[in-house]
Amino acid sequence: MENEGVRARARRELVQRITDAAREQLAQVGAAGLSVRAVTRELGMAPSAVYRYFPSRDALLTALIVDAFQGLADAASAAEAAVDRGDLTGRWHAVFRAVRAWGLAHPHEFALIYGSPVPGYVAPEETAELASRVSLLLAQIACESWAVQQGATSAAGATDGHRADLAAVFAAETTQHAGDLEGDIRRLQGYLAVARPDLALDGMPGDRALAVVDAWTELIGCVTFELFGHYRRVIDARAEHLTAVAHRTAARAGVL
Amino acid sequence: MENEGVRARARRELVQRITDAAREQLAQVGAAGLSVRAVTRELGMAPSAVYRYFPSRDALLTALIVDAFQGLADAASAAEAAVDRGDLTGRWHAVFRAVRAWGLAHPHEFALIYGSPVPGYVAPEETAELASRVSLLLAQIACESWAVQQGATSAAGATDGHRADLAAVFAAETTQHAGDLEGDIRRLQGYLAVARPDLALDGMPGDRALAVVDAWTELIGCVTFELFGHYRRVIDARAEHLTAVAHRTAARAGVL
DNA sequence: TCCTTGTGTGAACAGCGTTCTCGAATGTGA
DNA sequence: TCACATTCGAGAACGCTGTTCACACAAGGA
Repeated sequence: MENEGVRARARRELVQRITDAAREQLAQVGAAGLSVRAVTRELGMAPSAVYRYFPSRDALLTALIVDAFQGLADAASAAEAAVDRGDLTGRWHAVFRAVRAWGLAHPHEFALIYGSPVPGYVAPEETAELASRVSLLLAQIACESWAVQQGATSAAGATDGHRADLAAVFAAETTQHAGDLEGDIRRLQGYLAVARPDLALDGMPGDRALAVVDAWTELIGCVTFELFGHYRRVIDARAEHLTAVAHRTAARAGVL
Repeated sequence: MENEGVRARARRELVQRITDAAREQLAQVGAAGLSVRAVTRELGMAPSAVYRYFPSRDALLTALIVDAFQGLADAASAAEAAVDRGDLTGRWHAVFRAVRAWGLAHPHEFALIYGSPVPGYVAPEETAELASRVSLLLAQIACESWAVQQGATSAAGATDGHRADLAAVFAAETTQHAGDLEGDIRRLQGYLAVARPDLALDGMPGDRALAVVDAWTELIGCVTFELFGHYRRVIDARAEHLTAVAHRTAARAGVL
């Protein structure tokens, strides 16, 4: 037992050392330039040795992808958790800022998960859960907002008139095509109910779930465009721009 | 003269044959798997011969990037041009549909221009103009909408009340952070004035230009997410979803 | 006609991912 | 403790890659 434990631990540690060295090299030369041989050189081992732990270079890349999803989600979660629970828009903005900051700090890892998919890579099931953690964070904030608003209107009718109007207008706009998307909306709601049974999303309008998906798309799109150079000579004040995007998407998702 | 013309023509034709073969292989195996040797094999020439025409593999990829930008912009332009000039929302939607259709038809080329940037590639100046053609198309529609609305309100005060309210709400929402982005907005307006001096954009609110950039970001973001698999088990009705996005972004850009 | 220039070839080099074989080390059951 | 099984690392090898170089040949201009 303990012997097996020793073996397993040695193995786990070596896997860790390999992925660490690989991640370091990834940060320097990017996914395209990542070389198994260079990693083994760094570790002072034979190139063939790594095949005891990863069946192929793509598998090593997959491990880095999983790590990157984890890192991004952890960064977003930590930033969001540091905000006062009642400050719903503050939490929303914190997620946006954290995702951008992580992308700027780890551009190659960001490109690995949101850039061109690596050819041999088909997302394993475990990745799907990790990949959705950021959007689930946004969904949670939207759900809590909805719950708060439900409680407020039922308790006292004195809500902010302008805000309410705004939400109504947004809802009218976004539900215009909701008929075509009813299937997806139901799927999203069902998915939310399974993934986060702790959230009280009963009765939350489906278009808010859709607004969360769109907000997530726009968030990643903005950071991707900034990192990949598409905003060069177009948007200069990137942080301020993302703040504006966060504000707008929050409003549509009912995070007021 | 004509002799030189013969040489130059032969050279141009061979460059064309090389890029064609490369594009064909790109469509099959993607950018990562594109091999200079395979291209030369296809053409029945020595691997070293291609270096008379492209200094490196990255240069060949750059040529494909330029071609891809061209192809995408051409597809969007053609689709937009086929819509009745007065149907501004129809033209906006046509651009969205065409970009998505082109992406689905040429996924690897789309990944080449909007996926992870190839390491050795720094966008040459000529690319910048090509890259912005799609967003300029959207900008043009927004400008024409503004011009039409200006004419309508000055001619007769009888505009659609609901639409006007909606635009006002959107404007109020999006200008909330416009102060921070004033510099970028002015740059965008100046860029527009230079790139498309034919457009009468005098007095068009700056946040509409910003809305165009955001619409472009969201369009590419949606297509990217679909192509790269991030919408798997999230959004199923992709066409309908993009239609909804087009509708929403058009409204914010004042294309009503 | 000569000479420069452009073009294609084939060999070569270094590097890559991957496979295979072969000792050596390690863990396991008697 | 001994024998067996499993795991591990090393090293050589294969076929592939991008790229360079020297050389032969054709074309264009003087």
